[in-house]
Amino acid sequence: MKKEFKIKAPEVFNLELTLDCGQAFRWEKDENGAMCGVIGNTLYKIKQENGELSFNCGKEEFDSVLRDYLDFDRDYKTLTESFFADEHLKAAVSEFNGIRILHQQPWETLCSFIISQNNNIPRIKGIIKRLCESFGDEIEEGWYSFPDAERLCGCTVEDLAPLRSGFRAKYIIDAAEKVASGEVNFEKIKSSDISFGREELIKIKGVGKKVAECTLLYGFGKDEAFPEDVWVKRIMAELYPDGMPECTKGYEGIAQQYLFHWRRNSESFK
DNA sequence: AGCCAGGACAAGT
DNA sequence: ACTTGTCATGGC
Repeated sequence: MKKEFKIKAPEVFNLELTLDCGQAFRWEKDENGAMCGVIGNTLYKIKQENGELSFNCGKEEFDSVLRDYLDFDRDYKTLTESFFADEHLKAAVSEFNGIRILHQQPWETLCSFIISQNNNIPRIKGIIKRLCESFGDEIEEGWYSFPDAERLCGCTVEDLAPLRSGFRAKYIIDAAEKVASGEVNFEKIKSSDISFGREELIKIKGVGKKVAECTLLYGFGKDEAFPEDVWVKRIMAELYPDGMPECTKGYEGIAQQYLFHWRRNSESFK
């Protein structure tokens, strides 16, 4: 008998949208409609149906891993309603209700967003998939862990050639070396103010402001981190020439996720 | 076929 | 301090 745990879904929660809105790159939907992905060394299958969430694990594992990963205990209803003070955010949130910010593992987040630079999402997913298949461990048939920094810091650019990551290969290696050696200290980034993380992460070659902000938001849970990619820059130029509205203060990163997805996908921009 | 992609870097003003 | 060309690769 396979393990299963069910729980009532929060009122504001869209699993599929959250796992496929450009913050994580490895989740796939299977033939039963369950979202499947690897966290650490475990394959998780999550399904949202009729206001309920089901997981292929026990309650203890849900509490120790997925509760935090899915940002389960944050009150998104109250938070997003506070965004309604701004008309554009109200439109974005209303159209794509239920997007949440994931709390992913820092190294995977950093590495993934290094790969993301000047790249498109389908191709980012392909490179990351090849990275895991080439250097991760096969934890179940066809499913691989994300290779840790220690595993990658011994690699050369030629070793990474099968990924077809282009000029980013050397950046991945520099990140692996600085993280594995502790020159970039994840524990200290985690426990420090966001300004420390901003300075620390850009010591890595290939990590600029945008990649650093993504890592701080999705990997270190810094809600105020504000990644400005080409889409968010468009939004800022078009709708917020004087900066983000006051109602997002302290949660700019979360507001950013709605704006990013809205600007890319809404029919109202086509 | 050509433009663009969840950018960063180096060289040039 | 700001602007511009360049970097691999391939999706659309």
